[in-house]
Amino acid sequence: MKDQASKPLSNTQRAIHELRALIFSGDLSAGSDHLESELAERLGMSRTPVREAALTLEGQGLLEMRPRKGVRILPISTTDMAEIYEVLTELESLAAARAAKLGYDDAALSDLAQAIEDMDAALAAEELEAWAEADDRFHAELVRLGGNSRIKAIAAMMVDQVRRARATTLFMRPLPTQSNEDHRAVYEAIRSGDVETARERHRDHREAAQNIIIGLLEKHRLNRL
Amino acid sequence: MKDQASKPLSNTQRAIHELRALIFSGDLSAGSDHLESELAERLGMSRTPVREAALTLEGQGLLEMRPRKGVRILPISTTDMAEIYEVLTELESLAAARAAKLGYDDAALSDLAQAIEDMDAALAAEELEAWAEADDRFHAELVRLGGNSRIKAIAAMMVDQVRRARATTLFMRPLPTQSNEDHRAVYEAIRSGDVETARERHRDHREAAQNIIIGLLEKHRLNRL
DNA sequence: GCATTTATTTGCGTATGCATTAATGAATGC
DNA sequence: GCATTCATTAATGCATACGCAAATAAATGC
Repeated sequence: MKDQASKPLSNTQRAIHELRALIFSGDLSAGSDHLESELAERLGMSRTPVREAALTLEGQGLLEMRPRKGVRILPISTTDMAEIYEVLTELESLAAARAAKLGYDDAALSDLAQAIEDMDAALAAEELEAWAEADDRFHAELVRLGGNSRIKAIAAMMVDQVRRARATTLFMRPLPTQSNEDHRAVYEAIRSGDVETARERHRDHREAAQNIIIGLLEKHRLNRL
Repeated sequence: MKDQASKPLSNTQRAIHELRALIFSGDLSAGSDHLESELAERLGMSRTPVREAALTLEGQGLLEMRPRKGVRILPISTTDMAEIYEVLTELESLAAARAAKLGYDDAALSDLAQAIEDMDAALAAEELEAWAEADDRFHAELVRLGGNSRIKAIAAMMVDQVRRARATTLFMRPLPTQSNEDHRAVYEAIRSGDVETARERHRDHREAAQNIIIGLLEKHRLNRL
């Protein structure tokens, strides 16, 4: 097989990706502190690229650098979750409206349709991980179709911030059958160019999801994850 | 109480503040490239803190670090402006709605009221700079009252991104008398707890402002600033 | 002349070392 | 015993150095 001429990728970039992976996997757990030198050794590089990566991730709201205390992986509280979902609801609904207004044809909406199909399949097979992956894809694609690069970036950031928490909530919630119906309704609204329906259907969808998640967190007293 | 000693402030922090100042003042103009070593010399420090500052500012969307090309101050296109206003419209309207729902009393709204008064005074005296400053204050305070820290952070970021451009547009647009009426309407809606009115009045306000700005930019063919 | 190769320069990525200063523990006085 | 001061430790902030790759200039071939 021909080796892909992959760009050498700097240590700083590697550090960013590996730290993200460690955070999402829970290997660096929420609320934990880590010395720069620790992380550097762990990643097999010097402190410099680790610091640069940490600075970047701090800007993304994934961690916090506190002098003398080390790098702290930010935990997500119920309040944080509510804030994040509020932002996502608002910006994704706007993206849905914009997508509807832009009038995409079926071909342009194929990725969106595919994500929905995949969710249906995953749901039928009760494969929650696969469902979550397709759900991510649906939301990312929706935002992409909205055509506002800043909304895309902000939404991605917010999704990252709750990604860790989702591993916990995913298996606590009932099968998201309603969710799939919502997605389809949003898709249909976009497809038929119905701007306000797209916006409202998506808003309802996100608000419902938010209520379920927040409800679960409060019920199980999960205040920091 | 001991007299508070002003914290020594690290070079990285200084670099962040000074670079921001240089960008907003136009001293580092939109689209210009600057070597890390240049900037370091200019700020009287080594490359290390400059790089760290640049990384941070890159995360805020103010500049871009391109290997071998230097640090590039990001220009704002008409498209960017539209994107940013779209985000601001959406998130600030939400903040307005939330502020109305939270039911603040007059005392809690005093800063907001003050900003409005200041705008009126500045407008009467035709002091646009002072008006703009009070306008910033109004929007920042509104978002603060909304009580969602992420919305606050995102809005601040978006405002920063257009700050440079405003210096240009401020003197091109007609006196923003309508703007002041809008602010008052939003204030009243929040004060009387009228959630949907607060949201809609603010949305109208931002959309009107956006249309004026975008219109001006297109009319004057200002595609990069 | 023009294209292609080779040499040179330049800026960046990153390791390293050290001074500074906060945090920790030990020692001292009351 | 308890508080306070001092000594110790250790992590950070930052300057510095250097190899390497990209960009540019020079040289060579055609």
